[in-house]
This record gives sequence, C-alpha cells and structure tokens, in this order.
Amino acid sequence: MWVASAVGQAFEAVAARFALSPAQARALLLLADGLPMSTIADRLRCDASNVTGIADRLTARGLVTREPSLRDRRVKLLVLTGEGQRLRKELDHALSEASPVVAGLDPAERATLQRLLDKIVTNVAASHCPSQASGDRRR
Amino acid sequence: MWVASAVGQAFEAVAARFALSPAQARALLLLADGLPMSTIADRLRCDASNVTGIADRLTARGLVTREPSLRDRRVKLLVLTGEGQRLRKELDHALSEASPVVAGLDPAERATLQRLLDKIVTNVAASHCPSQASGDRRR
DNA sequence: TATTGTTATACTCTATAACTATA
DNA sequence: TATAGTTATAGAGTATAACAATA
Repeated sequence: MWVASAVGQAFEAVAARFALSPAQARALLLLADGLPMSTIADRLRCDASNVTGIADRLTARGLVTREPSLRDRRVKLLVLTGEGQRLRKELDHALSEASPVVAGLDPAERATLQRLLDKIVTNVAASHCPSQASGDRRR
Repeated sequence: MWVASAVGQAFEAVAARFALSPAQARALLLLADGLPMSTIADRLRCDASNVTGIADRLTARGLVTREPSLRDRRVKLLVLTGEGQRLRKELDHALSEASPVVAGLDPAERATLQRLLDKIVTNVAASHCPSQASGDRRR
C-alpha cells in the first residue's frame, strides 16, 4: 500500500508539471482515440456528470474538442486536438521516465516484479469482469 | 501503475464502507498515538490548513479530540477517542482483508513480491530522506 | 422507457494568504 | 522573527437529482 501510494504521488507530481490535475491527466491518457464521454466516465470510474467539467477544462486549454457521433446523436466524442496529442505524448513519456519504484532494482528483479504485476492485473481484471477479459466493450 | 491504481481504489472502497473519505481514513490510520496536527500534515503531504478541516470532521463524528501539548502551547495533539480507536482497528483489519492484489498469488510469489516491495520502500525512503532511512515506515 | 450529456447543488480535499497565539 | 493552528477564499473532483434531446 505504501508503494502504491508512492506511485500515485509520482503520477500526481508529473501531471502537475503539465498543470494537469490527476483526473485531467488520466482522461488525456485515455484519449489515444476519440471516446464517448460516457466511456470516459466508465474508465475513470466516476459519474458521467463529472466528465462534463473535466472536458470543459481540457477544452478551455485547447487540448480536446467535442465531436458529434455519427451513429448516435446523443453521444459526443472527446477528441484530442493537435496540441492535445502533443501534450499527451509528452505526459506519457514523462510518466515512463519518472519511475522511482524500479530505480533501485536490478534487471532480474524488475523482470520478476513485472511478471508478478502482470499476473495481478490478469487476476484482478478477470475477477472484476469475467466476460470481457479479452477487452472489448461495445454498446 | 495499473496495480497501484487498483490498490488505491480498494483503499477508497474500504474507507467508504466506514463513511470515511480517503484523507480521513489516512489520518485515522496515522493516529495509533496522538500526533501534533503539523505532523499529520507532513505525513499526509498536504498543507497544514487542510488538517483543520479533516480534524473538524473526525471530531464531529466523535472519533478524535484536540488535546493541548504540555511542551508547547501552540501545538494541539489529535488523539483518538474510544470510538475512534475501535473504528481505526476495524478499518485496519478490513484493509488487510481486502487485498485483491495478492488474491491470485501463491505463497512463494507473495513472499517474492513482499521482498521486492520492501526493497522499493527502503530505496524510495532513502532517496527522499536519507537521514531517516532506518526509520518509521511501519503501519 | 431508457440513455447521453448537461445543469444545479452540495460536500470534501487542496493550496494560498492573512490572522492569532505562542515561541 | 518564526512556528502552530485557524480562518477565508478559490478551484477541482466527487455524487445525486432533475432535465432536454435522442434512441
């Protein structure tokens, strides 16, 4: 739990370097492709009403735009602007650099840790949503 | 990072079962013994002004009281009430039960993970505050 | 009828700055 | 002068409930 907390703080610190709140940074990382706002709410595990505010702030900074969906006129897709894509890339890179966690581990230890964490991810994902273990979520 | 996030969410979920915000739960866990409010701010890594509000809410629920320090009349110690001690114990227990992370690992894997995480804790603690490397990181 | 996104409301955490009472 | 705690203020995330447009 202490390590998890340290990782979370490292994430916050990196996000803050880009003047992003944790929620904004997480939303930005989700947007490799455009996504419906409801999907973002699901992935962020928060109520849909929050996404309105987060999207507003990202829009105000010129990082995303709201595009209408062609299939369903109720949904709006959040899509990165050019600036948003650039910032997302920088953020992603900074996050992979800032890894205090593995700093003191030798290559063998890192590999072992990676293997254990992968196994945990698989287990937790499977126990949470057995049906979508292979990762698609339509409708 | 995904695992760290899952651990954080598990923490939040358990805290919510006791109607505690994450910050309130963290403060409660810190209070095995009474602590000056400034120390709590340090441990929570937040500004001292926040501790006033957190302490207010914990006080309103009858979980803590503010006691004057005998050494320095400026400082107030946050001390658990009987009810606070009881709740802290339950919370602590619930947290050790709720460990989705290690659920799917066999004993040998758990031991390996524990060893690696301990090493990380030591490394990170040492790089952040070299003077107290052998110190107080016990929960 | 149900769902998507918005709005209004309220609560909590967060930091900054100004204040008090001590030191 | 400096520190501990408070207050006031402001911004952000969070949830709930009600609403319009659409399905």
